[in-house]
Amino acid sequence: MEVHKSEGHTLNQNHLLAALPAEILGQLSPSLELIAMPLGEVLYESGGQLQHVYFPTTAIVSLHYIMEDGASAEIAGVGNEGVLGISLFMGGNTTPNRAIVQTAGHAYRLKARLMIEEFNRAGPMMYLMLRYTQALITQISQTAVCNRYHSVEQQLCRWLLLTLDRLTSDELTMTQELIAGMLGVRREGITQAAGNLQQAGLISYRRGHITVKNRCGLESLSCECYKVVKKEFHRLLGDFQSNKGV
Amino acid sequence: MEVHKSEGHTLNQNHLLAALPAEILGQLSPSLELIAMPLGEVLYESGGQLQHVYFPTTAIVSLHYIMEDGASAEIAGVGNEGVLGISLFMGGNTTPNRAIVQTAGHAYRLKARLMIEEFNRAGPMMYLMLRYTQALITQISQTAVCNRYHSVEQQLCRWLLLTLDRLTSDELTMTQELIAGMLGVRREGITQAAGNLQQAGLISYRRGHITVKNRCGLESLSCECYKVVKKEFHRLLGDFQSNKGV
DNA sequence: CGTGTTCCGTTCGGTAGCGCACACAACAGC
DNA sequence: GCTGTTGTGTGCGCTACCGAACGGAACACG
Repeated sequence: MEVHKSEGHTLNQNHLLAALPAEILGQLSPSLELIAMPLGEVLYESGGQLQHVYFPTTAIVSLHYIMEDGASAEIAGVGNEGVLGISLFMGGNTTPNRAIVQTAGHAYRLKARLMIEEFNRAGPMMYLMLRYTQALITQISQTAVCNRYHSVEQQLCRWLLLTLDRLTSDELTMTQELIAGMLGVRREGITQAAGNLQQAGLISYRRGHITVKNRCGLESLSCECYKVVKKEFHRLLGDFQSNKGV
Repeated sequence: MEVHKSEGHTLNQNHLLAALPAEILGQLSPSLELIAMPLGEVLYESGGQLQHVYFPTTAIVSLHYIMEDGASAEIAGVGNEGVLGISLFMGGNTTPNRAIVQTAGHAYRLKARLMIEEFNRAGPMMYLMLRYTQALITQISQTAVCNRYHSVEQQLCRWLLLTLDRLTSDELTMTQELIAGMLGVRREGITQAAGNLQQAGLISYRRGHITVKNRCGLESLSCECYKVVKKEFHRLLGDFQSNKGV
């Protein structure tokens, strides 16, 4: 994992860091290392001890639950709106999840010890982390009901929208196989659903690159889950969250 | 909602209260009201403001997500191992969930203001609540993957076991219709699955009363989700949690 | 320019769960 | 006892999704 200091990256590309009072951010900034995150890198293994928390800027990380038989499914995604490693301050120091980089990019990381110290001051950092954690709970809950009730196509729309909100461009680098892995469905199911969306003119794709052409169209085909999550993030974390959708 | 003071109920029937230092519990105890919770009572409506937190003793409460079209599914259950109203101290003061009494019984409740005050001391209460919240996150995550991958029969086993762990008896008062509502499946699916379990001699039931006859049998037919949740609760909340299963 | 790999499209049979409809059984109330 | 209500058993067609297999297209690389 390559470590280097800023080159066009700024701390407040991450919305949580941006929401911290300047004073606290100033104190922490010398300890915030900018690191590159290549696609597929595993940040945390299920049950592993956490050494750092990560504040993504351009990277997107996926939280997966891995089953005994090896099957897996995404339970939530974390991008520039969030932070990875909440179990550190929640007290468990580990979760039964795997965190894996879904879109290559960068993140700032902070040593576990420093995070805990700041959290334990019971000041703005703590309140911010707790609010984020609640938003994450909403996202996970939504995943649960979405898995039960919604079609692959609806879920694909939801997933595309959530991912899009964390990017600056309209194109995402992602094979159907990978998306299938995220949603916990067959690759063929994604081929089918993505084919429909393409035919409807909402997206276009070629070998691992998906371009969203009609965002609103996706929103209308998506299940309600997308906008519920979006709304709740906005409610809890306020105006510094992306307002692209909804 | 009937309010009365103890009659055979004790504070430490709730495992979280029991885990608090005697000093803190002593301070709070005058403010902890014992209340009866009838089946079907709605403690929190989705989006509603929280007036109290609830520490169940014999009652079991189900957290449901309600969809726009009225469909719903349980995302987690809360019994004597937990507390209701975490969004109060997480900062949101509300969640997009409904809390509904699934098994009639009692709970101690505490005024929201008092809970927040104690939480903000950043002492044992806070750390306990945060650890519980992490365990709850695990439970919700598990619901998400369980919804994706496991059969109705497996889910029924999981659900029965989790409910059983919160009761003192082997019998639960619960119609197939209600269980179906919890799991977000058809009533006929439960009839089918329960029929299988009965035929296998693991349970027996008659019109709204299910008796578990072979707990281990259920565990072996259940998906891994049950024991993962159980294990994580035990890891995070220690020995004062029930050790019935696993 | 050819070759290999990665990614995508399509087919086919199998099945779990859905929606609906209806019949029957148990229990509660009068 | 009769009656209405509430819970449970069953059947039937339907659809979405799964599992596996295979063919072909796009791109990367030497």
